[in-house]
Amino acid sequence: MSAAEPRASARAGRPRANSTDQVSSLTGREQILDAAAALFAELGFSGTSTRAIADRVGIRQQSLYYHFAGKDDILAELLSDSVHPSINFIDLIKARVPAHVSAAGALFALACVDIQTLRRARRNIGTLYLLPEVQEPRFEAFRAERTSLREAYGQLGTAAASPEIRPLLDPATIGTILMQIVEVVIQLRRNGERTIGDDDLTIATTCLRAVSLTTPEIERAQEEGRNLLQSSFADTRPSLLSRPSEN
Amino acid sequence: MSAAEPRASARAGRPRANSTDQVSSLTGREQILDAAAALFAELGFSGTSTRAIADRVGIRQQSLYYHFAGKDDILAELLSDSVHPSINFIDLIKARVPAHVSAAGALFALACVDIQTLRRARRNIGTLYLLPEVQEPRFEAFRAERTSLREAYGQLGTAAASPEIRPLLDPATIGTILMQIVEVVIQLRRNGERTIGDDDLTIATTCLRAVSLTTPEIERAQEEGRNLLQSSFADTRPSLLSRPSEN
DNA sequence: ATTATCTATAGATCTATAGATAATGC
DNA sequence: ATTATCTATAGATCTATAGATAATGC
Repeated sequence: MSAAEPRASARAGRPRANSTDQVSSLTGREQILDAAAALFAELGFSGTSTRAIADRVGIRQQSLYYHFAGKDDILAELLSDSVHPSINFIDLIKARVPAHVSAAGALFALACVDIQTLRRARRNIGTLYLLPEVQEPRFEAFRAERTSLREAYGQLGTAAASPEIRPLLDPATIGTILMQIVEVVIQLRRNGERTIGDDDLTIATTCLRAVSLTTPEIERAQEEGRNLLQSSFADTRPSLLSRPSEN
Repeated sequence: MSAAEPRASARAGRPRANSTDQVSSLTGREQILDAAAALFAELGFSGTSTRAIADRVGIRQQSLYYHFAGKDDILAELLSDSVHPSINFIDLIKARVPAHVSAAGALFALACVDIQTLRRARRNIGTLYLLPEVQEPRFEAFRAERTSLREAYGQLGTAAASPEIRPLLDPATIGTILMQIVEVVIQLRRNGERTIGDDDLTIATTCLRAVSLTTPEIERAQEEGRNLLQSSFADTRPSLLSRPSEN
């Protein structure tokens, strides 16, 4: 229960055989998660052997089992990490819509949070939900969290849509469309394009266009969304989505 | 070189050990492709063993190697099949834009073709490009075809966008966004939602909204797009995207 | 003769368990 | 004493090659 020290060089436990003197700031457990995330994204889940993960970390294959019961557990933890920021933000939003912020503003803010999370996540962790193995029953808990995220997008999107087109929209479809737009950032990272920098703003704005908002409505929603973000993350994260003129 | 007969019951070659008398209308090769597509989509590429494919077909594991040099070759052929309809349609479009049809109309038509292809493809074959293994060098040829498809979307999308926002848009980003919207149909299939039926129209229309078209512009583009589709596929495929009033 | 299967099998993995060992923590 | 590794190894796969066999085609 003592404060988490900025980890010292020497740690308990038998030293690694391959001792490169490279002192990592991460725990062994975190090193495994990082290595596994990179390999899962590149080679797939089944395509990544426990040996490959261990080799990248610099430990023996069998040592993984001290930290995790199996490969499944590593992926489960990575998946969980990949949705939690968004899930938390949704709880916060639900308390404020529509009293303190419009659905459109909230949608823009949520899109920004997701885009940032996906953009900054170590090792493109956001791709992991695309692994076919995630459809298997053992990852049901993660899929349920993702479904609730999709429903939130669907609700905000439907509420934000202009009244004429609202009756045409199915919330489940809209939720899927909006999440899919946000996840463009994954594809851009994967394709390794140089980032224009305004891409994130373009993507978040496209969410508003997708629900048929007009240009003045879009500008209002962006303003509201930025305010919501600032009040939510005032101290914790410097916003990459601040207005261009402010930079 | 004789005409392809509607395959008869008896074929050359040693009979299968597991002879269920179930006469398939598909060749052994096609049966393998179908089985592999289903398994790759469900379990991933590395997660699917050659034995699993063979079991589903009803042959011995080793018999696969008569038809394919290896698992890679099966996936390569499936990937190739998954992009070719779109690539062909793009060639057709390029000859008609902008002389005979507007960029917006062509974009709508291309989206419709892709949506239909993904919707109807056996075994959700459209998901296969998401397999992490596809990023590996051996599937470079497929990725190049996909890049050219993305560029076509980017060009049409940029050309279709309203002039005020056009300078804000990077064609590569727009291309990625538009393809990602079209591929919502993959997610809807994967999530197994009941299909509202208008989903396909909603998705194709969202592509037009994403490039900031107004409602009257959208209606014009849809009309143009439908005409282009009818003249292109008059005899070959009954359009599921015909106007609701026509049904 | 050709085709499409079969059986037999080599050799390379891959996951996971059991128990030993070499550090730090107290 | 606790922690985090190590070594040794079992047992289950998995891919691919070699060569035999049972149909149809001519």
